[in-house]
Amino acid sequence: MTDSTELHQPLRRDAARNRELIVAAARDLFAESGLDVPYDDIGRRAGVGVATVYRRFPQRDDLIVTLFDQRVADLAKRGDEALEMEDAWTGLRSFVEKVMTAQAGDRGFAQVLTRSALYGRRVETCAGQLHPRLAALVERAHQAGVIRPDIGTADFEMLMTMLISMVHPNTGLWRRYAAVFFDGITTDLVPRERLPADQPTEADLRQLVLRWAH
Amino acid sequence: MTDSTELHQPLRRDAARNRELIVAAARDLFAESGLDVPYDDIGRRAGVGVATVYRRFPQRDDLIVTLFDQRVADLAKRGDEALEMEDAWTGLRSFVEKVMTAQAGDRGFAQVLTRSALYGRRVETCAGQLHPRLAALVERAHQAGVIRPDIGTADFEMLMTMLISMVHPNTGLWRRYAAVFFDGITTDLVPRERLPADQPTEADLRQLVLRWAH
DNA sequence: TGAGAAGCGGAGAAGGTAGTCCACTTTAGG
DNA sequence: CCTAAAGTGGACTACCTTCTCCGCTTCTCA
Repeated sequence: MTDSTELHQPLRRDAARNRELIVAAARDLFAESGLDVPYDDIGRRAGVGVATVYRRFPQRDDLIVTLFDQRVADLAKRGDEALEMEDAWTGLRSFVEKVMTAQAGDRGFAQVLTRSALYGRRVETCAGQLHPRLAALVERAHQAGVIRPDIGTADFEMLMTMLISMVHPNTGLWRRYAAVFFDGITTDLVPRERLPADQPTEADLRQLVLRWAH
Repeated sequence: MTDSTELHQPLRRDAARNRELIVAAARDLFAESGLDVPYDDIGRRAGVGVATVYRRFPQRDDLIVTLFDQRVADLAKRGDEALEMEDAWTGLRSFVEKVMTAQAGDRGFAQVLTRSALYGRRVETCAGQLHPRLAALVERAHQAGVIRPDIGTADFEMLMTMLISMVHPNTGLWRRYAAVFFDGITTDLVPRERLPADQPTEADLRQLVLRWAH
């Protein structure tokens, strides 16, 4: 449906099956290790040769867009839902929460949203679907007077990018800093939050560094 | 003086000269490209063979500690000076400013401070010199009641680590988000800051992504 | 059922980095 | 000045990743 390949040439049945195996393998590997996993690894996990992976997805974009376009679209829908909420602040907060949670569970997805420029125009376009939703939510928050006027949409993107580096499957640490930064951008109309999660320990810090190391 | 090599074996004069060439080359390359530059590149820039670089600095730590120990010590001194300031808030703020500025101008230095765990115990020890100063500054800020009680030293380390990803030689963007964070961690005793620097543009965002890409 | 097209995968070339080896050069010091 | 020790650097091995080539297999459809 989102896949133009099928329109051009109906794949032979075995080839179609292999394609699905590749997509599934890439989904797992991207989630675990990010978008830069070697094609060899993808082929091995899928049980096909490298050449087959290259034949089906000559550019890494092809694979990335195939895998993540739907997920970004889902998030965009969450953005639309957030716009339906009565409270502008809650809506914005909820959208950020959704976007961050999605990234927290999938390293590849986090890279799609924060470093799309590295993977070509098509990936940028894909990730860009979220932009208008965020812009609308920020605009509405401004009109409600709940965020300081000098903070814009791009600032939110930056702040979320920063938060990503605090994401780790075992801790909710990123929520703690999300709370700090939300406290930093509100007006006095919004009461301060209590900080979620405990202060990080030495071990937390180490884990994070190792996780984000190449 | 900080260099134990000279105590063990006085290097032959030509070897000592080469050693300095290597250190100088590594200083430049680390600053430009981070701590992971190939040894081949260091040798080439220094005008010596790779083998010479390996002979003098068999472990990358050796090179890193040689280069950065003094710089960390200097920063630690800035921390002591910050503790001398009358105002607890100004002192803490000034120290963070100093640490961030040092990292902004040198990618390698930023890695030493934020990812020391990747480069071995000796680098960790080196970077750890800053910890007690930060702890003292934070403690004093708590006593003065200028930062919220649930924020600790480790939080500052995390916040600075996040800010690093916003550092770019051409923009003062990181100061903008430093201001947001500081607004998020103060008590009401401290008045809000006006945000420095403009909102980031699309181009700023791209530049940052490309800068931090491997 | 048997071409012919479509698909397959291992091998291998190309390009990059870590780290070592050893024949050669330079220095120190008697 | 001459020699022994110290130092040198390029070539080399090992390893990893990307991407292609081509002989072989599998499917499709008449």
